[in-house]
Parts: sequence; C-alpha cells; structure tokens
Amino acid sequence: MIQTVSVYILNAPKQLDRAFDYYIPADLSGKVACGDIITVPFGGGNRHRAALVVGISEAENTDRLKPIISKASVFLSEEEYKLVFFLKDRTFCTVSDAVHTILPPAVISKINESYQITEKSMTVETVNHKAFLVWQYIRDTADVTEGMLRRHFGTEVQEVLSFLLEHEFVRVYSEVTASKNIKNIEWVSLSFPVADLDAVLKKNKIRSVNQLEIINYIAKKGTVSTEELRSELNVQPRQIKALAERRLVLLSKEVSYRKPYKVGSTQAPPPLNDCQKQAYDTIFSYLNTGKPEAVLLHGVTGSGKTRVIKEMIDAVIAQGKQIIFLVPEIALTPQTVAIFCSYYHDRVAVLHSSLSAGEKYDAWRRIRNGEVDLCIGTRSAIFAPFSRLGMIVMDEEHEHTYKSDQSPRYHALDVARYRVTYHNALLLLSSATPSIDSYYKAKSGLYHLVEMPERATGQPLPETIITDLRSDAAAGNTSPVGLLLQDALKTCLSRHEQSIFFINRRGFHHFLNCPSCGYVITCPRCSVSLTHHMRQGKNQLVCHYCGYTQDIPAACPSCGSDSFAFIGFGTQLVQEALNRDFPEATVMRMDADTTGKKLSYEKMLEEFRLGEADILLGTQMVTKGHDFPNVTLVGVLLADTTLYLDDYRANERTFQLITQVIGRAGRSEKQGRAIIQTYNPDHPMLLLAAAQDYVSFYEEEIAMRRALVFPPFCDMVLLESSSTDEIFLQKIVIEMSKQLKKNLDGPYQDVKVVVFGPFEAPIYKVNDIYRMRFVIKCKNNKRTREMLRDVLNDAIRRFGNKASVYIDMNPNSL
DNA sequence: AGCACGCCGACT
DNA sequence: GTCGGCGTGCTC
Repeated sequence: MIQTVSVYILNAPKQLDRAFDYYIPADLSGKVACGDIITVPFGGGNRHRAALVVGISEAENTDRLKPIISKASVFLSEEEYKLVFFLKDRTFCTVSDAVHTILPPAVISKINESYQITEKSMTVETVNHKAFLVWQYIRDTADVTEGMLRRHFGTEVQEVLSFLLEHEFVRVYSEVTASKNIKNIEWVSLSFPVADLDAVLKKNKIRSVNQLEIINYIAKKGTVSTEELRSELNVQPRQIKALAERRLVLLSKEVSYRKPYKVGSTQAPPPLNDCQKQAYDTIFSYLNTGKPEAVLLHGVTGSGKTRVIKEMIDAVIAQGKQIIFLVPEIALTPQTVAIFCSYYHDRVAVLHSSLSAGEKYDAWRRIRNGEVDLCIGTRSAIFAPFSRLGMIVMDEEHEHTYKSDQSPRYHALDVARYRVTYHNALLLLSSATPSIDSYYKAKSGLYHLVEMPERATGQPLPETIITDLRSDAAAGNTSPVGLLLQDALKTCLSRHEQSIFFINRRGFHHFLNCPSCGYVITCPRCSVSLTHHMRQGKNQLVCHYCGYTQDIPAACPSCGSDSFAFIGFGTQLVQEALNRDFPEATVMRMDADTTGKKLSYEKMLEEFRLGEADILLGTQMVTKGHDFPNVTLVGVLLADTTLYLDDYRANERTFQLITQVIGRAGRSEKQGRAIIQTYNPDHPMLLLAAAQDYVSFYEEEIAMRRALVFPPFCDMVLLESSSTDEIFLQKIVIEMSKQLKKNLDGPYQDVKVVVFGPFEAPIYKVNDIYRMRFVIKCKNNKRTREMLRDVLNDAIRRFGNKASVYIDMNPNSL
C-alpha cells in the first residue's frame, strides 16, 4: 500500500478549486498531514505549485497519480485548517483565497525551491547526455531554481528533472522565502569603558574627524545600531567595520522584528468611574464561563468604552489568555493604537493592511510564537494565530470596514464568532451606535447587552439644532455654510474654541434631488431611492434591488419645479466659502485628496488636536473616535446625502454617521453644540439622530426591516458575473437564471428565496468589463448555500474561462 | 491560469 | 511539406 494525499492547488483559478490526488514517495511517507503546505507537479508542464493537504489515504495502485515533491515548513494549525473550510462554505471563496487570507502573504508568496545533487555519482555513460548536462549545471551552480533550469534548457527540462529526482541524482530543497525577510540589527558598542575614552583615543592615535565623531557618539549614547549611525552621522558601513577591525568597537547581531509603531510614554489610566466599573463587572462575569459568550457594549460617545476595554484586556492577560482587538481602520484610530502600545509594550503586535509583507510576517511570527498577548489590527487581524485566545474585541462594531469586499468576502464578525466558539472565549462588541443586526441579536438574548448611558465627564451630550437649508435659500444665502452655522462659528472662533465641519459626500452614485423642495424619487417596488445612471448616453433612474428603470421626469413630481439637479458640494468648495467669509480662521481640510501619504491622517489629526487650526473640514474620516478636547462646535453641512441612499441601510448609516460626528463636540468640560443642515428638517431619522436617541431609532428601524423583510429578518445575496464580451455575458445570465429556476423548482424546492434580476450592475461597465447581477433575498443557511454554490459552480464550470462569477453574502453595498 | 493538442493559412 | 496562428479542453 502506498500513501496518497488529496490537495488543493494554491494560486489556482476558480475552475481548479477541487481536490487532486498524488502519491507520497517513500522518503516523505508518514511525514505529511492535513493542513500541511506541500509542492506538487501540476498540469501538462508539470510546473511545481504550492498546495494544501486536505486528506491522507492509501492506495494499491498509484499508476495514475504523480508523486508530491516536497513539504514546506509552514503548515496550518487545526483551527486555521478548519477556518479555511468555514470561509469556503460561508463566503463561496476558493481554498486558495482562504489560505492566503489566513496566512500572511510572505509565508506562501513563493515556495522557494532549489535543486542540489546528491551523493550518488553520475557519469555520462550511465544516463543520457541531456540528463548529464542538467546534472552538471545543478552541481556547478548555487541555488538552482526551476525557473533557472527552464531558462537554460527549455520547458522539457521537467522530464529530465523528474528522472533525476526519481533516481535520486538530485534532491529538492524547499523553504519559504519569508525566512529571508528576517532583518538583522547590528549593534555597535565601545570595546572599552567610557572612562578610558581619552586614553584609548590617544593610544590608538585616532585623528580622523569621522572616526572621532563616531566614537564620541557611541560613548555618549551607549549601544547604538549601525542604522542609527548611518542616518545620524552619515557613516558608511565600512567605516564602522574599520573601527571594529581595530578592536575599538564591538559589533553584535540580533534578529529584530520590525516594529512600525513607536511606543509612547505610559500614563496610568484614570480609575474606573461607577458606570464603567459596573459595565466592567458585568462583562467580566462572562469571562471563563467554559462556553463562548458575546457581549454588546453600547455606550454613548465619550462614555469611556475604551477604558472598560483596557480593564478587560488586563483581566484576560492576567488569566494567561490572549486578545485580538479589532479597530475599523488603523489610520483613523492612531490614539487608541498608541495608547495600547504604550500599555503593553513588546507584548503587543499591530497588524493592518499598509504594513509591508515583511512587517506582517514579523508580527504574525511573534504572535504564533506566543511572544504577544494582544494583537491590535484591522479586519484581517481576526486571523491572528493565537493558541490561547481569551477575548476578541471589535471596536466600533457597526463599521462597514469589517466586511471584506474582495474574495474571501468574509465579515470579521462571523470569523470572530467562529473563533470564540473554538476557544470558548469572549466576544466583546463595542459601539455608540451598534448595527441594527447586533442590537437585534442583543435584544433577542443572543448577545449580553451592557449599556453605558452617560458621558464619563458627566457632561451632557451636545445641544443639537436642525436647520432648514430651504429657508437659507429663501433668504438668499448661497454659501454651503448656512446662516445659523455661520453665527455659531463666529461665537466659537471668538472663544478660541475649535470646530469640525462634516460633509457627507459619498461614493459615485447619486440620487436625484429636487433643489427647491428636496423631493427624492424612490422605487415603487422597493422603497429605496433610485440612482442616476448614464445608459446608452441617456440619463435614467434605476433601482439597485429590482432593476426598475425610469426616465428622469421633466418636472419635480412633488412641487412641479422644472430643474432637477445633483446636490452635494465638495470639501474644496466649502473651504473656499469659509476662507472668504472667515478670513481670520485657519481651515484644515481632510479628505482623500489631502491625505494621500501614509501617516498623514495621524499628523493632521494631531496638529488639529494641538490647536493648529480652528476648523477641521472633511468627510467620513473626521467622524471617527478621536478625542479633541477643545472642539465645541460640530457642523453637518448636508445631512441628506445618505438619507436616500439606494440601500436598505440608508437610515442606519445616516443615524450612525450623525451621532458619531455630533459626539465629537464637547468631550471635555466645555458644553458642545451641533448644527445639522438639511433639506428635510422633519425627517424622523434626523430628529432621532439629533436627540441621540438610539433606542427609538432602533425600534423604528427594526419595525421597518421586519415589515419589508430586510436583514436581520433575511439575508441579501449578490450574485454577479462579469465579462468583456457583452453578448456572451447576456447569454451567461440567461443560463444562470435557468439554472436558478431549475434548482428552485427541483432539488431545492425547500429553499425559500426571492430572486431579483438579472439586471445591470450600478456601474454597468468598468474598464471595459460588463457586469450583470442577481440580488437574492434568502435565509443564509446550509441548504441555501448549497443551492447557491450549485448555481455558482455550474456557471464557473461552463463559463469560467471567459467570465468571472462570484457571490457576496450580505455585501456592503448593492 | 498554463499548457498541450489540433486544425487551417503563408512560407522554404 | 512545415512553421505557427490561437480556439478548445484538461489539469490528479
């Protein structure tokens, strides 16, 4: 009997996402297990590919199988291995995509293989001439890779190579490239006591200014890195080497982990107040219950949720367990990250998308080696390879950045739930404005609900005023800053206090809004607003859910005005208006245009905190959890833009956004004020947001969702296909439509769904690729996923090489 | 995705 | 006759 393996090929296209069998040659027999990463010959050219082992068995006849080549040193832990199939099942991704998300990119980016000759001797006579040439080449060249051999001998070298490997004239070494990414730090120190400095200098007759400078620098600072000498004194490495050769300095090497976050000074946190203590005690009681637990911590802005979380982290660490702390976006939460880094020093790792591959790998390795207690990071940090996970925290739980919109299209919350179940750990969700879904789960007892209704400082929430832009228009004010807001700004400036102006500009799709009455056209079938599209050079209004299309009416159906326009003004326009009307005020503009560079968000926010500008003007990013003690005025320049989004979550998003931005005002001892400008001053959602009345908002929203059957009472599936060939694409979606119908009438009769489409995607053509969609309302359960997977696989099998098809379960936008 | 196999047009 | 175009179909 010969051992065989089932594997999934990594970096393979969707069509190849299935198991392939190989046999294990004698030298690897018994050494391969599920979750291992191995290399195998694949395809006509037998090119070496990385693969994940998913099964081990035995066979008598292995004639039809190829042998595996080697085993890499990386492998998936049991939990990671299970997560691969969890992701595949839930998000309809390939095994390859899942593996790449769970392991850092450096680990499997390249399976680095090199060939070496063995002890077995070879002469021209024993083999054919070509084999001998290849063997010679491998013997005489260092680190021979497959690519090098291909370049030298052509693709047919594979045959020869197989022969050489089989007869053990040659063996293969495989190692992950990431190991080469380990950065060594070279430390330099004096070889003699500092007290002897003058004597040593005299004795060694050092006169070179450069060398004196180096030695004095080291004498002053103690041990320094060569890197520091290079940047501070502009020293060449060879100069240091020269000193080392003269035995004046000592060099030592040390493997270093790149640490992109500087550790600030540690300040003891303030003691918990009563409300915080109570919240902490409740959450603590769910720790170590022997089963998985989930808590939704709902606290108003400024209630000190982060303070409670810090205390929980301490408690978990004290029990010898580890913590994942997810934040929506590192760049937007620099304060949080810095504070936690300063508390936990080298026991913390930071993981996020703008780290280099090497930095990610370092952090990952430290976590896996158990050198870290706390991992702070964005979405992908949910996969941090802790083996003793005690708690997962998701800060600003409602943020959409927790959902990936690229394969695997997972939600960090789903992975978090999976992981806390695996570890019997605690899931702690925190938000001032929880997602409707989470609050519903908390209300139905699935999560424990912990409320923090008051601000830590005891300050009341900001006084909020809604102003009607139509009366501004009537009064002849053309500035995007309304009269009331102008007044408030004057007062604010005269007191030398700061203000934040928020522009709710979102995405590229816009709804159509009547400038005189504010009327918005909605879909007669879906109660969402229609979206403007250019279709065949024609302006049209389209519903993203059901595909309903109509022409733009010549006059407003509500007030009869004949000029429809797209509202929304850019940050630039507002800045100009502010500069004109308030020349004495400094305006800091923060949007995608002004924050291109890596850490420029942080810099700007820090500068604003220090009072270098009077007004911070920006989009979404100014609403996030920053703490600006001197801000007393918040202006929402136009609240309407998310009110009528073509999405069932429009209300939810508006409420969250407005509540968050209002929460920026009056966080210290000064009372804050917020002014919301709108064309819809009576819109219930705005009134609730202004009152910061989350519970009423929730009650209204959940009633609406229940009545219209939207999540959490169902799930939304986006089934999209795209192709450069428009005609072919039409054919595909018709076939998919048939397949859906066939499934739902036949083997999947028990699956309850409502299918909309096919219709064109909101942006029908991108980069010459046409896109068609189905939107499916369903219940996300095993049977539904089976049905969907069948439709997806069928389409991939039939059309996969000319079109791409994917499913997104509960996507961020439809 | 690669890569081979295969079946027709322009070249020695 | 054969070199090479890229359409089709398979990959353990």
